[in-house]
Amino acid sequence: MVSIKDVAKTAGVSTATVSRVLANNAPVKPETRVKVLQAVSKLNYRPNRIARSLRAQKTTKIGLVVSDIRNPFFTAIGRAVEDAAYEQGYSVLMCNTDENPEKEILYLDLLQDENVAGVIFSPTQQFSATPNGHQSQTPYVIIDRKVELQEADMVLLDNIAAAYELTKHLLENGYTKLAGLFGDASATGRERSRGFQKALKEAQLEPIAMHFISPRIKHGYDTTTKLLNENTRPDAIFTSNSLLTAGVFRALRDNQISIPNEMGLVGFDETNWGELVEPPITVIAQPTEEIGRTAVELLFQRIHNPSRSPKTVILKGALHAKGSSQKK
Amino acid sequence: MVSIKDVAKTAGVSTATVSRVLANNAPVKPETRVKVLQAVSKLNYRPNRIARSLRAQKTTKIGLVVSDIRNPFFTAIGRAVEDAAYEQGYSVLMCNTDENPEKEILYLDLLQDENVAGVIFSPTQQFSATPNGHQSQTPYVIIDRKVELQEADMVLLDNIAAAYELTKHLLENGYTKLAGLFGDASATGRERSRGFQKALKEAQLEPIAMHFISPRIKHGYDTTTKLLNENTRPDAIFTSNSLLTAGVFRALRDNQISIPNEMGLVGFDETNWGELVEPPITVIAQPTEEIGRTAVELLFQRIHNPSRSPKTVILKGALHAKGSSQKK
DNA sequence: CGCGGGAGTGTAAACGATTACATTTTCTAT
DNA sequence: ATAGAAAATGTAATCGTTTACACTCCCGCG
Repeated sequence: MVSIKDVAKTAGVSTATVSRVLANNAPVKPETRVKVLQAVSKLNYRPNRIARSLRAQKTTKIGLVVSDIRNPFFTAIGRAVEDAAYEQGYSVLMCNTDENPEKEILYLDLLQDENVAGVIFSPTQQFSATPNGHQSQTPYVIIDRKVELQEADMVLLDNIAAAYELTKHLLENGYTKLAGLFGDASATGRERSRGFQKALKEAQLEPIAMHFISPRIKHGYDTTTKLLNENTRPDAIFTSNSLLTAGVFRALRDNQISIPNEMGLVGFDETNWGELVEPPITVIAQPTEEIGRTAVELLFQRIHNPSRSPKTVILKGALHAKGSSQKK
Repeated sequence: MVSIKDVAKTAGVSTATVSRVLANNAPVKPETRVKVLQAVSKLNYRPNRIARSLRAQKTTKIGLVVSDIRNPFFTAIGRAVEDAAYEQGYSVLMCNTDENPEKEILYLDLLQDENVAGVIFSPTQQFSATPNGHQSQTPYVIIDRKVELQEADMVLLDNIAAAYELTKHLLENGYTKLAGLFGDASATGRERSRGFQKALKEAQLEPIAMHFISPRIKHGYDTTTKLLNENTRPDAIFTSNSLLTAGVFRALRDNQISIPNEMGLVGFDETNWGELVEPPITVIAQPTEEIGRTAVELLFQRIHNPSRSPKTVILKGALHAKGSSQKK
């Protein structure tokens, strides 16, 4: 491997001068600079980032820890984060926790050990601020899921308002017997259930059913099947998560329940399939691009000023009203 | 930051001994080991991976470079790679090229500078083996897309056979006027077009149309719209990529062409929507789990034995025949 | 002519770990 | 008891950078 020493030797200067040419814009005589650059290209020298990181005690990488990379919401966030980071010369280390607190700790530790400049992540239910007890001074920004315990920068959706709007949309379209399916893996589901209840209360209605379940297609499917077999069948189903929406949709189809007339259906997050199915699904779309970019911005602010007081940014979702919630 | 020196001081031993306890299983007196471990946990010491990497001249990270993280095929691969790497104690650095050769070079350089143990990637069309002219001695494994120029480990699908099987399936179901839409971003589309043609030739048929286009939903949509307005309309459309499939599906729906009776439709890759739409889509599913795991295996083999001769593993796709290609 | 000072460069000490080699301690066999 | 081997530990070099500090020029000014 060709190192800075080789370049120095070839150029006939000291390693310090080579470094001065390459890293910082310290004063170097133009002709020396040329000699160095020639040596660099002759030897195809590339600085070793590991050594640089060790010396500088910091890196230009940020970590992104999400619960499921296959969830389109998180891949969209991933893209946004990557683009924003790339513009600042940072690269992104993407990790997958699978909603598994053990993996979460492992990856957070790993990232810290890698000396990342900061971390963006969506914590699992059981996340505690100080994993392993070692006080992480790595800056981090929490996205998507509120964490009560502590002060930290966060980028969240106004879940209560969004769920309220979505529920109201159902009520305005003549649905009155609502069932709600909420994810139990994070605070998000709980918050959305509150918006759901609030809208119902205002309309002086009671929910037909509310279920907090694991956010997987299978659970959405099974719960829907159960709902259909109960005495008082709902006339619309509210879901708090796109995987649940998919499960519900499939269950309704398999049971030949027609949407939207026999049963309304609404959910969260744009997916690539929501508009392809018949009828297309009404959802609250989250501004993923904005979430990702904002998270990166907050992170850089904290990196540059670690003592600045924590900021929470709350974004609004957008209602996309489609066929699944509007009777014909 | 607490370093190995602090631990050594607290435990009353030298740094070498601490390292011996922690890193390699060199002989250390049991009581010394205990003293060291106590100091470690008392100080919450965690070894600095950067320093370790610098000294060892290697890392336990592998790079994964894909063209679009939002493509479900690649996220599935990502999961598989991550799981397999995790089992070996390696972590995965995931990068996104956006089919952009510049970003590709940038990330490959970055990964090399980061001293990754190896790289798994799907090259863009214009990929050349020696980016920047600097001879990369980093081991790498190519997935999904054949590269002619050079010898390297690869994990590929038998695209010709798969496309052949898929086309034959259409023919057996009574479709005779086939149009093919192929991605133009890699060799994959070309190969699949060959299997498509081969099956047609054997049946002594000519394709109605063949288009090589950018693999985006929009292009699938537009091309389909054009196809529908031509004199000889196909009775089935073959797509080589799931994004194109989505575009075609949407165009057919918007033009109220009924699937499968008026028009058959087949494609590649399992998606989360392919089974939710009506009718569900017939596809060749790629064994993503296996592709990812195999790539990791090949990579580790090469890491441990860099001079071993390159191996190409060719996997088979599986036909999932559904409603979109079987007339009622 | 001498001297202050800035520009340009070199020397060497970090950063935090691993490990070859040197040294000390412990054990075993006579 | 003691030599000699084996086991345990310490010392210091090393990985490839950056940068504080020291040094050498050279210029301009009094």
